[in-house]
Amino acid sequence: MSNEKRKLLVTSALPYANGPIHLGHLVEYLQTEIWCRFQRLMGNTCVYVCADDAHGTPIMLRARQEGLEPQELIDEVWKNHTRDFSDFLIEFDSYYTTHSPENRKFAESIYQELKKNGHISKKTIRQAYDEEAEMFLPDRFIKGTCPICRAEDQYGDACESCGTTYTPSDLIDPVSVVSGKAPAERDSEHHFFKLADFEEMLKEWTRGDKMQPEIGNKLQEWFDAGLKDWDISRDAPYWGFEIPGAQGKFFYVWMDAPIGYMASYQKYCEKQGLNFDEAWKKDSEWELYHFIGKDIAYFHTLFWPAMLAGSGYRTPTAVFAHGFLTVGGQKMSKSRGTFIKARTWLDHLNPEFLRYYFTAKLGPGVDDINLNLEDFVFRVNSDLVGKFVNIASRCAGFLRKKFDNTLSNELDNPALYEEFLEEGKKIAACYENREFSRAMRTIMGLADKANQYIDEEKPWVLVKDEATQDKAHWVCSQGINLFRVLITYLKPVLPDTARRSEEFLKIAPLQWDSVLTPLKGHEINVFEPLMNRVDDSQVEAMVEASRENTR
RNA sequence: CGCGGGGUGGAGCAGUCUGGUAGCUCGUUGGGCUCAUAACCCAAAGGUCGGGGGUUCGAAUCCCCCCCCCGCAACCA
Repeated sequence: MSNEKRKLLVTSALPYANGPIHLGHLVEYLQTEIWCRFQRLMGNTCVYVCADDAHGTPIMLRARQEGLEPQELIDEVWKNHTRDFSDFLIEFDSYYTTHSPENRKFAESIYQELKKNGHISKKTIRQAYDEEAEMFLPDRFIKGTCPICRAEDQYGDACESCGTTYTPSDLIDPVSVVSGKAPAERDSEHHFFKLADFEEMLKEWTRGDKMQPEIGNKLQEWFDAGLKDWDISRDAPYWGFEIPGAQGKFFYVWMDAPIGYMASYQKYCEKQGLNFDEAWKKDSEWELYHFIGKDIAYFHTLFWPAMLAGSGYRTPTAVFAHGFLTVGGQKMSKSRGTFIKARTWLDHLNPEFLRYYFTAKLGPGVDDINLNLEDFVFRVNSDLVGKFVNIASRCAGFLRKKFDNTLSNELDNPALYEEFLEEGKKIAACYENREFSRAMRTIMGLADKANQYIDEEKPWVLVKDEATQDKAHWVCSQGINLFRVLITYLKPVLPDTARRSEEFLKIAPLQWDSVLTPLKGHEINVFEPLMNRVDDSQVEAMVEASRENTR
């Protein structure tokens, strides 16, 4: 890694503004923001932006159903989302909404730029129409019986039972989800983005280090099938931005959603007095990273870079996809109490414990990660309390009782300290490459070493004999210094514990390089427990609450 | 049906690219310590690496077939 300080703009995918944040969402926000915290700890400039994805048919219908204006619904959801994130110690530099004046401006200008450059076409298509609700119906808003396997209650685009794909008109007894009536069909003129104009650029782009190879492999399918025009318009009634010069036509939610990254950053720039173009112009020196779920890879790796390229902006440096969350090895389920909302977790359990648990399981790939609640309890208690905090806990008592809470002027074992620093280089590389689980394993290996060291030196014996008092002082001071190194390595994951550890140690906020110099002859505060163990009953209460509040 | 990813002791994972007697943590069992939040240290038991076939002196690792799980399939987002 070079000493040159980097400038990074990082995003997480926009959560949809029709429901609360749940544990599945948090995999992504935690992965992203821990990566950002690491970058800042290294001294890099790292701006983390996100927003609510506030447009589309489901939000329009949901608002209608609840007797609200869409604006009222998305305002309410925005408040809940930001509170949940904040309580999970997820700090955005900007958390905005796609229903903003900035986003309208960018969506319109990008559209017009694409149009000017000949990348927009118009075509009339035939589409399902609900005559009672007076609206066109997306495939997902039509249900019926699968024509192949006869499974009932299937969506209009594919059968979940047999996996067949078809169009809504193939369904047996199709009905509109909105009105319950059989849908009719109508013609409508739509605006399309000519994705194929960017085939060469995208083929080039999807190779190399822009994304994980497994995502690149998947994208090959799109090229093999031939890139088609992408329908970016929707007919009124639609909750979104009206297309300039096309009355009754609105931008499809997936057109303006990624543009929301730009709008959110624009908002940040206004607040901070920064120059937006510096990060977004073609050939910008800023690095731009998108963290996303594996389900939306093609939006971010095909449509989005093509839109950017076609309208004169820079393209992303890389797109990082992660897997999904399972609970107990299965998809989250409301009836099993495993559909866990962020708020429900916060009502019962420490957010840092989830931060640690996810981090301990996240790798650089797209594999799903599994939350096993039994494993969770053992894991956080053993790693965080038993191994890590224990190091400070077992040394602090001697320092307080015998040595005026002041660290010795010498380390007992400089070689061991040096070894911790050496491992830090590997840990930093793991964070950088999103090999979080490997980083945590390495850190806990060091915690084991620290405990073994204290066990071998036996300060509780040394302290009893006048002749070995100094040695006891050095050993305990060494222990506290090793603890200080470890909390530095854990700081991206456990920001609150890090803050309290800094108070305990009476030191300024730690940076990654702070630990190059050990603390010597330094007074510390009286040790207070930094974390409390989780109890099974808390987890049970949380699961029970999840069952109840989803009924 | 197609495409991509995955299946490793009871649990959670590493190892697979670059074949060479299966490794880590938790849990369990036995011992030790008593400074520490019943924390910590030492040791042991426990796996035919989803199934079958093949290549090889040798396969978790390479090839083929099958089963199961997750995702995608351009109008849910």
